Amino acid sequence: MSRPITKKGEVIDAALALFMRKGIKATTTRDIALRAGISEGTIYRHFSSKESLAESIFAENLDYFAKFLKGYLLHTKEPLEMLQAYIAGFFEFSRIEQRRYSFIIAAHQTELKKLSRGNMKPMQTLTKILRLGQKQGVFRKMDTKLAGAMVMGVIMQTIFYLKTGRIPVNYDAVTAEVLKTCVRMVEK
Amino acid sequence: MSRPITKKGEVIDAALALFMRKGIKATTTRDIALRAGISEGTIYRHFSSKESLAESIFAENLDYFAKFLKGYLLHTKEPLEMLQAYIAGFFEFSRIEQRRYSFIIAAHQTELKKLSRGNMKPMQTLTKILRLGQKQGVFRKMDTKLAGAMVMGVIMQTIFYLKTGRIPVNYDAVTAEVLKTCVRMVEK
Amino acid sequence: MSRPITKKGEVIDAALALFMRKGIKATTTRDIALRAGISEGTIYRHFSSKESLAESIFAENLDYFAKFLKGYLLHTKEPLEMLQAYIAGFFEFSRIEQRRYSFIIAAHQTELKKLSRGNMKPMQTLTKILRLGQKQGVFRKMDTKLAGAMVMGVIMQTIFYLKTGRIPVNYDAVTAEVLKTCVRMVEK
Amino acid sequence: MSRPITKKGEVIDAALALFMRKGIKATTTRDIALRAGISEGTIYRHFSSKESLAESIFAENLDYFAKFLKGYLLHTKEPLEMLQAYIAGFFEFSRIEQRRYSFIIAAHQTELKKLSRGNMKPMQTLTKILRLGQKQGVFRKMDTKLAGAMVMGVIMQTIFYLKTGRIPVNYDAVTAEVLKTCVRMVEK
DNA sequence: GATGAATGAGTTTTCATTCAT
DNA sequence: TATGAATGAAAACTCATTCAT
Repeated sequence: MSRPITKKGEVIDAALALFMRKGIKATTTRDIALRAGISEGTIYRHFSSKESLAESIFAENLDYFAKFLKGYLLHTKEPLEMLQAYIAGFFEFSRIEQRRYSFIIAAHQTELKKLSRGNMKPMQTLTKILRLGQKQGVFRKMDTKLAGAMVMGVIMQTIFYLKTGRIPVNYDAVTAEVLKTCVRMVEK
Repeated sequence: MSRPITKKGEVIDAALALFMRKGIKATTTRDIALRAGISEGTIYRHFSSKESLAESIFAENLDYFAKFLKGYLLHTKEPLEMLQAYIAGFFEFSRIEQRRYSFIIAAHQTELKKLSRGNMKPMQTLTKILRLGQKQGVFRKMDTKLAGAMVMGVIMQTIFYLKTGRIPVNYDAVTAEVLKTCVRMVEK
Repeated sequence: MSRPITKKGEVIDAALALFMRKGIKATTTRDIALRAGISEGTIYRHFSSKESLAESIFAENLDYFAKFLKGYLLHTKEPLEMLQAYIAGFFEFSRIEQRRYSFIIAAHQTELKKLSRGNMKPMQTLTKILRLGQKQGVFRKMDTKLAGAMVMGVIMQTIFYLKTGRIPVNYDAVTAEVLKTCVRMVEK
Repeated sequence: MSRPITKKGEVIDAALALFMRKGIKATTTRDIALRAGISEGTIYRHFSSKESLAESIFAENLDYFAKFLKGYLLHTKEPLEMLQAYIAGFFEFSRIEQRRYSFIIAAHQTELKKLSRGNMKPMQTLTKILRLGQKQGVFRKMDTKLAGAMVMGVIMQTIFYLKTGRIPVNYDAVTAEVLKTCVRMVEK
């Protein structure tokens, strides 16, 4: 059962690193080929275009991220507990999968707008948690989508400031503070 | 007091509209010239490069935004009042100056990273408000930069979801909810 | 009898300096205007095109050079004496009118080929001297045009090497040596 | 021993022909592509810029020229003999490699000044011959660089006048005369 | 005469994509 | 599958020249 040894993996790795650092538009196929140690033509053997490569990487990573989050929520029951696990998972992912995270965010917010029109899966997860909390009377009444947007904003902006060095890099302390704050936002 | 009649304004207007809609990279000088009703060469009479045009527009709009916010804070004294005015101003700006707002955010987050390394002025204003509130004992003790990041995240993400139609567009109701939530985040 | 105060002189001065340093092609009208402290349009008030400006400057300077050389030959009678005066004049001109000289040579050899198709006046003068010397039996028999080319080559190449620092800059010593050598070339 | 089939040769050939005829500045990449029967983009697959193409061609041709001259000096021993071979070689090269020669001279004197700051190899060869002749007491005492410049001037200016039709094109007769004259210049 | 903003044709350069090997 | 030279359409940018003021 020999796996076909292709260069697809190299293409993806190189593209991810470059897309994340410079953006999709600013990354050339030449850049990708150079970094992957392959020829430009090879990219087209595995992807029909640069854009489809980007979309593929985006989808794959978003999926990976969603699964990662699910893992964090696996043994939680209470909405509050779930929210805390969600936030912790988000921070953890951003920390140990920096490249993946950066790419997802950048692609989501600017470059692949069309793609990400449909709601991001992680956002849906968050909304579900909030809805559950409301039903159980743990969280206060409010538009769950709006609440989700706000919580997501707190998380993402904090990570952004962490990553760009605007606040001191101490993931544990920051996570704790964000947790506390988010609970304040939604609790009764 | 005759102003020199120049096409600089047309260039800036066209570029802003296009940068905001498609991003800086995806906007070509040809696009700009076409929309402005001028020739491509004219762009270079006023700006040394497309990038410098983008930087100039970014700086100008950030400045404009900062002044807009200052206007909102003019007659406020109490930190809580200031925070509310700040948030209201932010939402108001995003509503009545949609193009400017979108461009500032996009440029800030992805395209002009180098430029915006130094802290964004509006962020500094927010931090000041939070610090003041802490000193007066109105806000709880926390890292002001982190608190600023979180509040900013709530605001910006909410606007993002408003603009992309992910939550129903009702500025007043949304602003009110965001206000309430932010107060919860920082109050004692 | 008031002279009309125009900017023509500034244009010519600036153009000469730039043409000589960077060549005609590589000098832009913008360069000229900037250096002359005038506007680009002004150039076209005095010259119909950049090329005509160059031609005009070339003709004027060649003329100036020819007159300069004539002055050196004024009180000479003997061919040998004339040849020496010619060479001395050539070196002197290249020394005290560096810009003019450089421009004439550069334009002559490469950029204004069409213009300088007709024989350069200074070359004609040299040929005349050589012919006279032959007639009087002082110089050996040889094609005067060829002899002229060779003498001219010695002079110009030496000056080129002086100007580019390839041989130590000592005009008097070098001139003396060139004089001696040229006499050797043509004498019986 | 299969050579990679590339259009690099075509690019170089076309560029050389055009650079020589119109100068580097006046030759466009479009011209080159058209003449080479390739697309403009192809130029940039082999050279990073038009200027680097020119530099590369210049270096290559100068090298070729130097080797050509060396071939002429191969079986010479006496300085006088060497000088004669050198001059003969110079003329021969200018005759059978017209394009190469013209390009080398033009590039050297005006367009690639920066490049050719370091002494031209053929000039060094000439200086060596002169130095040797002085050591052996065959040539008179004089600054060898100056002497070299003068001899070079005779050669190059004569060729220039031949090429521009200012003196009748008869290479053999002209070469003979130049030889005789140069010997007169340097002998005791 | 002088200005300098505007032009537009032209220049160099880039880059996603194709294709023969 | 992989290559990498070649492509060509389009990009950013240049510049001599014009023209309304």
